[in-house]
Amino acid sequence: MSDNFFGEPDAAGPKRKRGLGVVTAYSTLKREILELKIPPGSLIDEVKLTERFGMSRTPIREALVKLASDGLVVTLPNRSTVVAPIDFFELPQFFDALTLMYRVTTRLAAANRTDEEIAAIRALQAEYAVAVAAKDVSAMIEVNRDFHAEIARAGKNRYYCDLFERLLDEGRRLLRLYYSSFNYELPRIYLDEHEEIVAAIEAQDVDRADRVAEAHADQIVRQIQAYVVTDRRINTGLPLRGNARPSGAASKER
Amino acid sequence: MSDNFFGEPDAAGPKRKRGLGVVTAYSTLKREILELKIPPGSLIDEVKLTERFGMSRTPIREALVKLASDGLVVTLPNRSTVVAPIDFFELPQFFDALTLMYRVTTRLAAANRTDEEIAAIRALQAEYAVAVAAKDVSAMIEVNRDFHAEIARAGKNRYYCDLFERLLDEGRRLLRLYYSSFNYELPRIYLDEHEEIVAAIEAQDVDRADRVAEAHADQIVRQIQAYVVTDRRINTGLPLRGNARPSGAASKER
DNA sequence: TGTATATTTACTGTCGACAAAGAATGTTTT
DNA sequence: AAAACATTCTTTGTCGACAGTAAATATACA
Repeated sequence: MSDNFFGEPDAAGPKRKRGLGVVTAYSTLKREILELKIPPGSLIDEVKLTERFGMSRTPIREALVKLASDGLVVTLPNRSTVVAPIDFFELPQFFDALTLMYRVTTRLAAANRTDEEIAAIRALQAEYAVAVAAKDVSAMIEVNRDFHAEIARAGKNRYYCDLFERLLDEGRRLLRLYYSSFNYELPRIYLDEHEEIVAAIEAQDVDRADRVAEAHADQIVRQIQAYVVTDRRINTGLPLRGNARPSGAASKER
Repeated sequence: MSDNFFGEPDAAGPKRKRGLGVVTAYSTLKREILELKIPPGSLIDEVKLTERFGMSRTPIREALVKLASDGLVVTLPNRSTVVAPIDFFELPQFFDALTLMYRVTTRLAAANRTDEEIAAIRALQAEYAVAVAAKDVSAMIEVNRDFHAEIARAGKNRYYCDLFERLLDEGRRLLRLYYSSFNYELPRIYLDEHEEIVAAIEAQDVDRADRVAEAHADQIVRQIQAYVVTDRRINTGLPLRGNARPSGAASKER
């Protein structure tokens, strides 16, 4: 909703409902980190957030602790906390886990779905189609995440849901990194693959769900890999600019 | 180390090193929750912890936020926080995820292990053998967890490690629940299975690692299931005592 | 001028206190 | 006596302030 990061205070309300402080700071910061409004590697200044949200440092800190548990920020002891950098050397691990979770959650959804859940999944698939038609990349990224998260929820395994949502969120950051170089051909492929996934889940065909989910995961992994390679060629010339590592964004203070 | 829960203060030191407050409270409470020294469903009193650890409420609260992120405590808004109850209805989900993580981490370990990691794993296996010989159930539970966590670490996938450790910890609580009805025949079976797992990892045989890991997981799942069924027959007579649900322990204040 | 040391600065970790929300208790009314 | 209401009490969420730590800056020394 709010576009400001270093801008004017969010919570103009004179008094917030007791207990909403942490939730507000947490959800707002989480959204902004995942949407790259706060770039990876940024220093997080507690006092600035204090002024921005109009609350004390205590709820801000508790929100940061939660974000640290989610892996979205990293806390240096007695030093500032920074937004978790995107580590390209961890990408293979990420792809492996993402693919496995795609498969497992889709399998479970095929096994355990109810009719209501199929309806909810279909609704999100329709939303995704709208985003593709409108070429709204941002909406595509968000709805795609919600689509798969809904499938996972239909699988009804809390442990898989938690890990999968974490992976999907990390994927959101990656996709947004390559926002500009987005290929408008792929979303249509995804649309078809989504359709197959929904069909397999509706038919309660576990093996088929597994296959199409894996194919879909491969597709997405290849897309991101292509982006990374492309980006490396264009921007990340190590010897040309003296950067040691293409891991996190540099600080920008001073 | 410390056996007290409502006992004397832990941190008798006049001044703690700056920054250790949260870590102390977090790790201590986590250990006590996992060892069932603080039973599931217990109310957590912040002020009592304040007195016990000799620190302010702020670090205590931050520790509780972390524990909540780990799923070890549940926070009721504007109400007290309680130690996460053990939900028997979620057991099938737990077993499913646990089995998958056993397989995946062992596979990855077989693929990515170094010689040093094999040595570390073997050392823990030896420790386990000692615990079995001594019939030290508590040590068996702890070392078994460390053994598999070390294997996962050799697999070098952060996402799997995090989820697996969470599952292993939850398993610790379950096993301790049935501490008394422990069957001394099983640990020897586990010992042999561990041996096979280590051999497969050392031989870098991924498929074999997968098979033995799955067999081991099945064994453990069956053990816990047997315990649960047994326990239900003995203790959990719903209509006999008027309890609504066998989920969490009742409060004991007042 | 370059290096080592002292000082300042900025920010974090912690503390004690206050106020709101809910639970427990007491009171009034029918 | 039971129910509705008011009051007290306990506990949480939040606040402002202080002290310690590490970086940044200034100073001394070779």
